[in-house]
Amino acid sequence: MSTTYTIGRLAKAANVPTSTVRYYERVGLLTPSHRSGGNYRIYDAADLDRLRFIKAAQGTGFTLDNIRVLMGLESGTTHVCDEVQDLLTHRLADVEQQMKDLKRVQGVLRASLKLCRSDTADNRCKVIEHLTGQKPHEK
Amino acid sequence: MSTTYTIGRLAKAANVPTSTVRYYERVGLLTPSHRSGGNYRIYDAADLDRLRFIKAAQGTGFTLDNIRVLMGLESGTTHVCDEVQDLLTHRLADVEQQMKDLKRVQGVLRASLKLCRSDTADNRCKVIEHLTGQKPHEK
DNA sequence: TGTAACATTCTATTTAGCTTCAAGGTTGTT
DNA sequence: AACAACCTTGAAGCTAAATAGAATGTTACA
Repeated sequence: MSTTYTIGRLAKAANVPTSTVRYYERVGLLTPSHRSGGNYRIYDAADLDRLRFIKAAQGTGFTLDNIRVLMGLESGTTHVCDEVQDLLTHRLADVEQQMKDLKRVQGVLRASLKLCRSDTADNRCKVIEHLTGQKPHEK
Repeated sequence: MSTTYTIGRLAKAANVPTSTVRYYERVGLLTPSHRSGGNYRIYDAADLDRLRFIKAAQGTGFTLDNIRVLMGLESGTTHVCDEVQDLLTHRLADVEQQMKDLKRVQGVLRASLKLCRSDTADNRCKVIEHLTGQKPHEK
């Protein structure tokens, strides 16, 4: 007989709180395959996989809405694969933009820190002045 | 006589909606220096600087709470400069971690896209399987 | 003086992704 | 049988950062 999990054990296996698992069910991301006699949620290995997928996808910056698409739960959408490709492409572009932005931010912060440490005689905070000059990066 | 701004003009100068400016006031980040006879908020050049600073700092990933500290508005904190340094250091570390994470994500996404495009005979989506194997990056 | 654009206050709503609570019912171990 | 540890539901609350709406007052300009 195959491995099954109550919510607590599933949660522990995927390293998330049970409240989160219930939440995912609420938003239609992860429905337990069975219920026990006492109405406990019973999950199986595939459910654990799904939960892990959710977490992994989230880790790459997808939103839960994205993930719903990725998992093909948007019934009515026939061209799931096209959509998946679309999501991936967009997400990749986002990630690349973010990397650029972060590089700039890194430069600003480093420069600011230098100023901060050179903070000697006068009591003005040059950091503030320095940061004020920066353009916000667009989102 | 020096330049002053009503909320609309200030907002335009800093390229934010007026609602946001009012919000910042509500959370104690930016109080107009004066009021007109008709009770309009009147801002001056320093206020514009402050608003720009808020946006710039936000652009580098600081939260509004962080920014309150950066601006030294946390009265009671005597060692503002130490706190500022602290914030900068932490933020820099965060940024550098994020850059690492993004690099990994970029790799994953690229690989996934490749799989997606190689999607030939069988109808399974290899992308899902691929992503499932990924570790979530910790936050 | 008309009127359009702009301003005021206050309250409520939004988004995403959960977390917490109350009041109970179930399971597993001793 | 006792008891802790686990589970159930539904609703409410939370965080961050705004955004929107209603009802009304002010200012600038032709």
